[in-house]
Amino acid sequence: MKLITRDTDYAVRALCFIAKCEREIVPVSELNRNLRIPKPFLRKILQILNKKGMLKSYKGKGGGFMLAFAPNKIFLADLIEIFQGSLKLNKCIFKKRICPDIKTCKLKKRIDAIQKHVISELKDITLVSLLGETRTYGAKGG
Amino acid sequence: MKLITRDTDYAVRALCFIAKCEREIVPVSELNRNLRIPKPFLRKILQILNKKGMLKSYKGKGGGFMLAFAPNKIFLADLIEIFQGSLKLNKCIFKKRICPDIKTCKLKKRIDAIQKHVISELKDITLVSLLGETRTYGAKGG
DNA sequence: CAAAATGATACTAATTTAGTATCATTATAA
DNA sequence: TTATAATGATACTAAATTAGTATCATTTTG
Ligand code: SF4
Ligand code: SF4
Repeated sequence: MKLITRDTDYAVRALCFIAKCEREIVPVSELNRNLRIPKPFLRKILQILNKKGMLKSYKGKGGGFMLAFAPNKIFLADLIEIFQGSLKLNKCIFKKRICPDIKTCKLKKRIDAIQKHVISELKDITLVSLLGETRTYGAKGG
Repeated sequence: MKLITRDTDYAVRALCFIAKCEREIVPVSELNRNLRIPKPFLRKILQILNKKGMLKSYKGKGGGFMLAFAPNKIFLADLIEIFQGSLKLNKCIFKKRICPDIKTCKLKKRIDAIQKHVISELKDITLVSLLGETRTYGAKGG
């Protein structure tokens, strides 16, 4: 019963760090020095974010990743969708077959109602609203 | 991002069936004939519900399971807890260590707020509210 | 005592989540 | 022009969770 997986959590941290960085373009190595996230995993995550258009990337020396949008235009709902697929609290699928009760099931209806609320909340959470004071782990400067 | 696992879904179906059954005491074999749930799995689920006090069980010929409470006293929140553990949308634990940001993290705060709503909804969903017209699959009578 | 039920428990299989490893490509700067 | 520091692409492995089986023991009824 978890709302966000580790990918999403890491993505939020990385995006927050980039948002607050003095430099616009931040390489993975710097994120790795400051956040507690394994570097290859971080790279994978950022590459996905880049492919999905949430980041812009620059190759070569001096390169790195940059936010594609202002932090108030980046929503948690989108990050969750990217890493965890569609925002559903119940798929109602068993061994690739849709549950035959899906039309009438009251349980599904109740879950759908909850889901509606959850989604609307998630669509309301922007990156800015998550910034706070980021911890920097073991790095020299602040 | 799923609110209920299969155990919970099956448990709801089984409890609903028992609730609507003419006979108070229902054996697994009958549930298995009417619901689309593999028998050994069903047995495991009912045994757990019994251990947790949601069902009463009767051994021997003519035995089976019976609801321990009236259907309006059985809550989805409790079933989820039984099969999926505590009602949390985010554990904030990595490799058995609590995330160092847990006190200040804004993401956590937002998720906690959503969680609060979800839990209160789940505590409001009773078995009666889920009864509806149960489908009976391939059984003779309705 | 046979049959029909649950109790207890251990095991296996499938799926999802988490994370690595490698090699290719690109851009910068000495 | 070449070393270096970066990303791109992709395939792989490991760990954890979820889903489901299998077996044997015990109990109750007839
Ligand atoms: S029983 Fe209801 S909730 Fe469960 S899978 Fe079918 S439709 Fe969805
Ligand atoms: S970063 Fe925030 S949400 Fe993620 S684990 Fe730490 S406290 Fe929880």
